[in-house]
Amino acid sequence: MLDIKLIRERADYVKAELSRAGVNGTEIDAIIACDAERRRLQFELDELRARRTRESKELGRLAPEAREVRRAEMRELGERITAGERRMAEIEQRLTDLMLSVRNLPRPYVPTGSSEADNRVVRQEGEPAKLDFQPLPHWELGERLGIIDFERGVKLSGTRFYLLTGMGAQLERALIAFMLDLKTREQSYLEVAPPLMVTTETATSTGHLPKNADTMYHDAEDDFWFIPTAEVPLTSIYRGEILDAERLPIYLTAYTPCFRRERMSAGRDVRGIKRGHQFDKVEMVKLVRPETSDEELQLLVEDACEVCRRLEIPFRVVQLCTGDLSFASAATYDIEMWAPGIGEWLEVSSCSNCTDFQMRRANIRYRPHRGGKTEFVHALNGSGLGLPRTLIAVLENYQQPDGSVVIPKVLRPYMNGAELIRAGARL
RNA sequence: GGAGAGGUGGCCGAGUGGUCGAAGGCACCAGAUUGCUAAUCUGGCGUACUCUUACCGGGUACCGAGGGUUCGAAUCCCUCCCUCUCCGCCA
Repeated sequence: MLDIKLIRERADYVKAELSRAGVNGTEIDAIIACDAERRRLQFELDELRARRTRESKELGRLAPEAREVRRAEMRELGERITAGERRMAEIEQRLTDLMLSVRNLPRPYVPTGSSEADNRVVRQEGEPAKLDFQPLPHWELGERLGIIDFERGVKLSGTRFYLLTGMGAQLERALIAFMLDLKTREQSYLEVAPPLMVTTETATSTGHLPKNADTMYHDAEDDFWFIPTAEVPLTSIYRGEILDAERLPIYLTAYTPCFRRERMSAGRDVRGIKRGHQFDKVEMVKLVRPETSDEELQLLVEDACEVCRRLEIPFRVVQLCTGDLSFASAATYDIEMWAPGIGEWLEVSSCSNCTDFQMRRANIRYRPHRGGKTEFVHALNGSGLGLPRTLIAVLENYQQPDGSVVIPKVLRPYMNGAELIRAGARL
């Protein structure tokens, strides 16, 4: 949610920044009108209520027979207040709906653009290896090695599901353990194992609801939402709380499965494990002081890059343009690993500074100065990393001419010292 | 799932339908006092919106959530949520 005061006082600026992200400002005009109406009514109601309180107290002191006369007019006053409150509730609902529908403003340094095509590669580390054989895509490697089973995944759950088995499942588990150890032991994140199903309120805090309801799985019976990313529960942990300034910055990490409809990408990436309805991810979330959030974003990107670096896989960092930013994000850097089998740079992480956008929805604040006013903190999130795609990159970069796959050195301690995956026991 | 008890400020805890934003205590902050520590005394000590706005000050809302009764609700009624105890069931 944006700051209503900012919209009220600097509407032109807000509209200009929204238009950089490809959003027109009609909602802003509606918000301004609604807000003015709300304030007018609020003032009116406050006065009526003040009068009621005052006169009710007097009424209580009157002699019983004198009360009856006043009671009639007081009843009428009460009815006016009730009517005003009903109207107020409507207006507030309308205003809230409007406010929830407006995306975050991009940070000033984010390049203006309309689509993915305007994103900028800001740096690259490592060069794609020159192979003297034709690299296979991971789905072929996976099936030959007997570590990915697509057919049975479809049998069990339909399209976009698969099973990892044997060394494939172990490799993923090793990646998870390796990432979490790096996050918690070296990068000072606190590990959390959060709920995977959350309430409507929680999913609204992060901006996933109401706008992206159709991208999430929902249990109608009990009104649970299956998390599309651990960002949802992690960012909402402190909802409604005022944090001690000394506790900031807060760094959290979590390994969780994630669930996504992927209706928007129907037909895209249907082969392999790049885009499933369910996938595992290690996520990082930071809650920080506002003035540090841009710097914290750089550090967050660096924390994600370190995973790629230790896996010794070439990667690059891409700065998203305004038009490619997600709803809640004010600035985003994607990290892409090279995948020679499918011949593309694979998005394995997306690191965003969501500024105070989610914190205002979640009402998470801190007190910058002792005895001073509260302020919203800033929230950031980033993958560290998404597992299926990291798995793709490992399989495709470490494949050998004979179809076997060398296990990256950092993962070997997590796999009983094994160095190579070759065809073995299968389902 | 059944039965019962309960949800009040950072915490504990009082609260006959009106003078309750809410006693009291703890914690915390400031000042006073005091060889140090501690103790004692005095004052302060929720959030948000709003009026005046430099300051002081004022108004309104919030006592789990939402409805209702009433001139007036933390207090009465209804629905829901949550916590605790007992029983049942279960990974």
